[in-house]
Amino acid sequence: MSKPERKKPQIDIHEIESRWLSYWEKGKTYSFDPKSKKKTYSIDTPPPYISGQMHIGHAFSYSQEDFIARYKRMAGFNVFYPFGTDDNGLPTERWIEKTKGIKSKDMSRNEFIKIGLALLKEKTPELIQDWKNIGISADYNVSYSTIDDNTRKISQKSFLDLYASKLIYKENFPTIYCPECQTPVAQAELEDKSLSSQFSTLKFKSSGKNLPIATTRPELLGACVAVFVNPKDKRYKEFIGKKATVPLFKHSVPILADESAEIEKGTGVLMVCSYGDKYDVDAINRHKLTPKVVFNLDGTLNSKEYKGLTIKQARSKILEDLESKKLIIEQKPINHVVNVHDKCGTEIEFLPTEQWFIKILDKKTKLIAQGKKVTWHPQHMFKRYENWIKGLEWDWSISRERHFGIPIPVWECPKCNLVIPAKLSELPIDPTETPKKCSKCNCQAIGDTKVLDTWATSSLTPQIAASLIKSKIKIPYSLRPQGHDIIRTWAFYTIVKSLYHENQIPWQDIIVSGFVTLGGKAMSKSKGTGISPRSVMAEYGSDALRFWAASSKLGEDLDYNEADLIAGKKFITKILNASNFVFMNLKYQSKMPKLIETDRIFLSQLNKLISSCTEAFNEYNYSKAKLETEKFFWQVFADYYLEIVKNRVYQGSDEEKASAFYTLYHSLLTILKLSAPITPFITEEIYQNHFKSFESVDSIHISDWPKPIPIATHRHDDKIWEKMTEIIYKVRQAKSMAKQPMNVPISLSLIKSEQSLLSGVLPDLRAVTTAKELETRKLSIKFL
RNA sequence: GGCCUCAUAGUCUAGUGGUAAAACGAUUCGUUUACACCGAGUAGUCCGCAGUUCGAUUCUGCGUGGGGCCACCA
Repeated sequence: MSKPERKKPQIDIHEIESRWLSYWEKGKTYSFDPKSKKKTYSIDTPPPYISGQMHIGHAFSYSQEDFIARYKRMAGFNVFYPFGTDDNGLPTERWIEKTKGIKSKDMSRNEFIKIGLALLKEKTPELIQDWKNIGISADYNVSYSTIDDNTRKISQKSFLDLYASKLIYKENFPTIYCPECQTPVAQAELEDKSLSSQFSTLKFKSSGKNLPIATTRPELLGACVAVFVNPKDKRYKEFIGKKATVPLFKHSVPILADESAEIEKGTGVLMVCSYGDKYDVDAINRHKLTPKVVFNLDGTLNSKEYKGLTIKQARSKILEDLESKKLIIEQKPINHVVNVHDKCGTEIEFLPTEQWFIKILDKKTKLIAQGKKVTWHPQHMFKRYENWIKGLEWDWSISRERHFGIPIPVWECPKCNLVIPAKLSELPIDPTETPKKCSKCNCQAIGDTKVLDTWATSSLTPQIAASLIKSKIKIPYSLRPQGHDIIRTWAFYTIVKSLYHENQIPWQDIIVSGFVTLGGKAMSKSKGTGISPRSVMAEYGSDALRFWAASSKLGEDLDYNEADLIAGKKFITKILNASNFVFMNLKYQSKMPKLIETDRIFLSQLNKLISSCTEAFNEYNYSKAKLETEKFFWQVFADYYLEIVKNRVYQGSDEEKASAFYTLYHSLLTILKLSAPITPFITEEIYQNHFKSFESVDSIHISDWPKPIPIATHRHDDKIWEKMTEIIYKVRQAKSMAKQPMNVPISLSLIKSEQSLLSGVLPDLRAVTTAKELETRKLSIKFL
């Protein structure tokens, strides 16, 4: 006879999730309470670009910061967790253009920003829904866009303040320049790229002799202003002080001795051009040479018959011409690494333009010291910050020759060159739209056409978010969560700005999360290795996704494996079933009854878990907390305690039942609370269904973080628990080896000392092992 | 070339100066009044070499191999 099939409806996780999402939204569960007397815990949330969909890496890192936010909220803090969006960059500009079918350059900046803001207002709710759906418990009412009026005002004010305190200056100087985007860029926006190229040795002439010079950049020949040799290099001693003739271009340049010329490199002779690289910039300054710039700002050449050609075209044309005039001595293909602009991958140039800079080079030591005052998690991430500062060679170039962005709020008089900063009351302002007279000579001043580097604004997120609410959010914030890829930008620039504006560090702690990888390599949309969190959530649910995100420790990369999502899904099912069991027979009682020994000892184990999880969360070690809770729930609570207590729940005396009920209620509630930061949906579901009527707090997520349950403890508690579970384990093993069912009656033998150690828990032990007989001998199991 | 980081079961990850761990996967049983989205078992592992130590997977050094950052652009 087969048993009747028990058909249970599948758990509808999506229904559960959407139900609690709207409950939290309606109840404003996560809103910051300005009137609260609790201590504030403030988070400088990373504002995502919303021009694209959420990436699995976002889901990973935002989940991790949310674990902390949720823990702190339960631990009694008034959590300030704003949510901004970063809409002030190229990706957003392109997104607005594409969605609206317009071109930024066809209209005024203000007009474009206005259209953009309207579009953002319409689309943002839909786009940040992904963040809500994975359960990010930010206060979405405290929100900003990095292009909105308030932000523009704060960003422009920052510029004006720093200008007033002489930390910002304008200079015409060869700066890192992207010919594709036609704008200067900062050192932090450079990336390495390996390129194959021709390494050509060219015939320079001096006093009738050949002077061979190797180069990968023949297009710069026209810009050659000097030739360097090392004074110690015997081969070229005779040339020092003479002139060299540049092949093809035929102008003559001085041959100078310079220690920086490396004897071993190339031919030992090098040409100095304006400007091939940072070295050239230095060299030309050092020897006070007059630069000859051959590139236009649009990346074309301006000299001779090469006029109008792009750099690449000029390179091959010049090589052809050199070849036909037999001016190439040797040529070989090489691979070398060049700096490219991170946004477009174009090789950068050094071109002299007039730009705005924020002073940072003279503050390196101070900035390192500021970084040291922040507590970094993991600690070694500070090294990256420090190394970056040590390697800095340029002040922060903050002006961009782009159309969309926050305008630089100054005018300049074309006659007397007086710089007129905007007044604070005028902000936000576009100086190209508001005429201004020069205060000195009364002629029409010209509004600056440049915009600010987006980092110049996003480095102000603490100030921006704080401005959104009336009550004071102090700087330093408690926490900055972010990725390690933007330590040199976002973290660094934010530290710069708080130093200059507040003379403070921006936050006490910084947590740096790792990446999601695929086969050890970073995922990338362009390589088609991106995983959409939407599809993962559709299959496994948000809690499972978060459970997975909690499985590696802070700062570590996690290799994506779909199979790993199963663990979270199973956890959800299991805890739901366990809760059903607990409440199937439970009668609630508020007072602690006289506890049966097993229950008291089990609770002592639970107390240890509470302490260690609390400690782990305080150290941002959410993965340890999650692992221990999961382990306890599965291996202590479900596998052992529930099995033990079952017998009493079904067949116990009133006293035995009362003790079991109390213990079940509080241990399950504790496990739920410890899990709540990681899996907020299922824990809320169970809390609301079973606990709320007794607990009175509206949501588990604003309930108190568990404290150890006040019970008596005895010296041998741990030992008894260990021994008891060990015996149960051995009995199960014996039954399994003997291919016996678990409910087969046995005779259990224990030595006297074990029996006396276990005397308090013996009834439960006998029941769970189905030991009908107990003998006093060495541990053995006999089947009856 | 410099700096940082990692190396643990077939896979992905915890962890520890003294017996190495969870999950997935594999495999053997079982269906006991929460759970077949189940339960109970079994097998399987610390990159190599040297040092410190009574004892090293753990600490130190070197090597090898991944990952990252920076520099190198003649």
